[in-house]
Amino acid sequence: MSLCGKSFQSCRLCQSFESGIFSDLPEKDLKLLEQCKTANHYKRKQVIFYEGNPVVGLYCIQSGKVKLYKTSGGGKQQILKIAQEGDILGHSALFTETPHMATAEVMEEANICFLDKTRFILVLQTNPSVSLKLLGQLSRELNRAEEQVLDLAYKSVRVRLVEFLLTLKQNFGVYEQGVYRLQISLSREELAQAIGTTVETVVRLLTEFRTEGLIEVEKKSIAIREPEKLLEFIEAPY
Amino acid sequence: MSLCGKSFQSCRLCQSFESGIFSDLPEKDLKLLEQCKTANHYKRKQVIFYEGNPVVGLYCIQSGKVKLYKTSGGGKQQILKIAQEGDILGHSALFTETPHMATAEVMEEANICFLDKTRFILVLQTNPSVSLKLLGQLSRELNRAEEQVLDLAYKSVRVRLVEFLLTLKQNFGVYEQGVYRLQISLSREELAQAIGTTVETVVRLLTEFRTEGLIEVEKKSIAIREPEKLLEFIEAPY
DNA sequence: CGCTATTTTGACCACGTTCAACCGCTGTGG
DNA sequence: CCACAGCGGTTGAACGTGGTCAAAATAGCG
Repeated sequence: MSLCGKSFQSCRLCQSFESGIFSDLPEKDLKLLEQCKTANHYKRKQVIFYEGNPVVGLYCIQSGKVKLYKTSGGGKQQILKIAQEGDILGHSALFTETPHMATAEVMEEANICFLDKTRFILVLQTNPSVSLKLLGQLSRELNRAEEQVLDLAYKSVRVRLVEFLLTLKQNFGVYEQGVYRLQISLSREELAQAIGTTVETVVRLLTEFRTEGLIEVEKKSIAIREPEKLLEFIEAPY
Repeated sequence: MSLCGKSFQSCRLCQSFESGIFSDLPEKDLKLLEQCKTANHYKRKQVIFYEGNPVVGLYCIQSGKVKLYKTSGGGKQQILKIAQEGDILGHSALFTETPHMATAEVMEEANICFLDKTRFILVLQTNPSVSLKLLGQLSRELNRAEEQVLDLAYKSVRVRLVEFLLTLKQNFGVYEQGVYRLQISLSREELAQAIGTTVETVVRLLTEFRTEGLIEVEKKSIAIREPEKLLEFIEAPY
């Protein structure tokens, strides 16, 4: 269990290393990493860590999809991010003395590597380049969160849903038979939690978009017919 | 102008160093910093950098108050943070290849030190501890932004205003004559931009709080009479 | 096949925005 | 020195988006 082993590919081939924060790590440190990480398999609905849990290390997603969300006093949840292969989890609580700031729950079967906190910090201290990469990553996430603040403050629910559908197309869209099919299964509730509204409103807007011929909806599978027209939708009314 | 010089205190005494990211920098690196930074004076309404500007370095606030805000398509502004002495500015765009993600505008006369980008990154590369501090800082900011997302998504304007007033009390409140006077002057518009609402709504809520005896309002000066009662206000209705 | 969870639809209502007018203060030019 | 424009703040009235509640339809699941 403590080595990458059989069913899991080597770190070298993992997205987190190819394009991610470890990309230009020297060979010897890479070897060190490969030796001290553990790989786990998670099923749908499994929780990797809860908001409030103590922080024990860093998670790298090798495959699968994971949603990160915060829970408010009233029990409502706000989805902050949908992470997939190559993304890392838990990094934002590693450097504060605080527990995890959000819950990470698996949406699609996932293989996830775990790296011990102290070992990871050791790597950081000996490889400034990793720190810089991580600083860049956190900065981008901060920017994204601040953009979301702006959206919630000033944009209508309709516009927020359109924008969210388009980012889903960006991240999970596959072009087939004239439409961009979203290779991700989200419940209406999850859609609502992602854009900060209620289930009912999401349903109404989706049926509206569907009857306008902008999207196709079949159970949980959504496909985007006219990305340009969706865009027009949001340009007129700020 | 290129040295700390006369009117400005030494880096060693600055809040950014005492409790901030440079706190445990070795003596020699501290000296290096002191030599290559420049100190500037800014007046109210002056803009330190605009959203979209290229990033040239890091700013440390020695004194004064600075608001950080984003501007949306429709020209509306969302205040993300009110920074004061000891806070740093521009750090979140230093590690991405992107321009500044927000505008920094002076609210109260400020003395601000500037540190060249390449020199700062040099310091980072030679002092892992600074990187770790900065990672912690960015993480906390990310968490704060995500909390704000949660607030905007699920809390009423009334609750958001109460919470904002209480954080203002936290950061700028001085207890005198039985009230917590906020040592910061915000226009109604700025209050609105901070909590994501309109000027009119802010006015109405403030007069409501005032007639309830919870706060005192005299022009731009606000004082909080009953922080506990304000808290009660937001516990009942989620 | 029955039971629960999710989705959908409808009716209603409230919070908060929008628009408009007005007030008080300040700075500016005649 | 006053008139006036301009800006920030305040108030009122009307509207609309989107949330809430209830109930039916459908899907998912043991």
